[in-house]
Amino acid sequence: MESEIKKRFDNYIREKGLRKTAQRDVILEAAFSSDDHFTAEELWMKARKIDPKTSRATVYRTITLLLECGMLREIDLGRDERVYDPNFIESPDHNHLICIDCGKVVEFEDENAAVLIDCITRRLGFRPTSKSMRIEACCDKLRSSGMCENLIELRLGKK
Amino acid sequence: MESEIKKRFDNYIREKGLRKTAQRDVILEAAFSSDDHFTAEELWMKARKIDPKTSRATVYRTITLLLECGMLREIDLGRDERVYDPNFIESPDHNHLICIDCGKVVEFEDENAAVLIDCITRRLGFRPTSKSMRIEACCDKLRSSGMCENLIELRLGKK
DNA sequence: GTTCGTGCAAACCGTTTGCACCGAC
DNA sequence: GTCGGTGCAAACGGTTTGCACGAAC
Repeated sequence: MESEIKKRFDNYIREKGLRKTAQRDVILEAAFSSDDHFTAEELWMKARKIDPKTSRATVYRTITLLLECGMLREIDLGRDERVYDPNFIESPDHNHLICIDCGKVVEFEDENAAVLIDCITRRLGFRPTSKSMRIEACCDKLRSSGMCENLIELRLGKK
Repeated sequence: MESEIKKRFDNYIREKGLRKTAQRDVILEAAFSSDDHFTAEELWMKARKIDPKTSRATVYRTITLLLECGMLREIDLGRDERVYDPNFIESPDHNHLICIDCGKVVEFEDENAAVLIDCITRRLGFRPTSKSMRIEACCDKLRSSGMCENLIELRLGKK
């Protein structure tokens, strides 16, 4: 994890008059050590690999903090539980394509999409600040062959 | 509610070998009597206005049925509870803009968006069948004047 | 008469919270 | 020493489910 992320978090902590704690550092490390999306439960597991005593409640409270300071964003996928995306620091304008068949999520950036979102948003009378687009699609391989590598991953219990 | 909707549901019921019941008719009526989005709880309230004995469990089970046959679609808004959109029968290709400030949801269709979604989806290796786009934006009025009519509605307890 | 649907209440599960203890400052 | 943070377990709220009764066929 880049130290710039730690600095940004420390700055936020300081600005808000909060306290720097070992637990928050552990959860920050767990959240940004890879670019994978994660749920609260998954973040808890990652954090406990670093410090087994990390509590679930502190994970939830730290997620709230990270959302507030804009370092983490919630994204809407299948939605039985909330999913968080740690990649908005590196790619502030990225979008998501979600396969409604196999659940695969692909991140992408697209200049045309950015322009179009801007136009549509203005036309409807809104301000296009936090532009973010989500496309639902169908998995080609799954439809044609009845299986795709991602579904295989899910079946094998990647998690 | 158009009788075409009732026919479509009856057909589905018959095809699957299910039974036509008074409760299912009531919930269908409640769901499609207006074009408003609704939660399960809200649909339950609407249904009880028609038949006060309607049970919550039957509402949930009928929503599942309506999702299966494609008459209802789940849409992702703020997401503390699931929201359903009854308008995909009339406008199969519509998209949603959600204001992250005031929560307002605007439905729109856009030919350019349809083409772009198609291109992006193909480029990423997916099949663009059930195309659907969601844009998050910021409310212009709320940002500039500190208030917007939709926030006023929410405060006054539209619900 | 058989089988599926309904209604109730309990179970579920992700998330939030009250409270006593602990640690940053 | 003070005040905010942590950890536990209980509470919460939307959704699902087990089971006995009732209705569709």
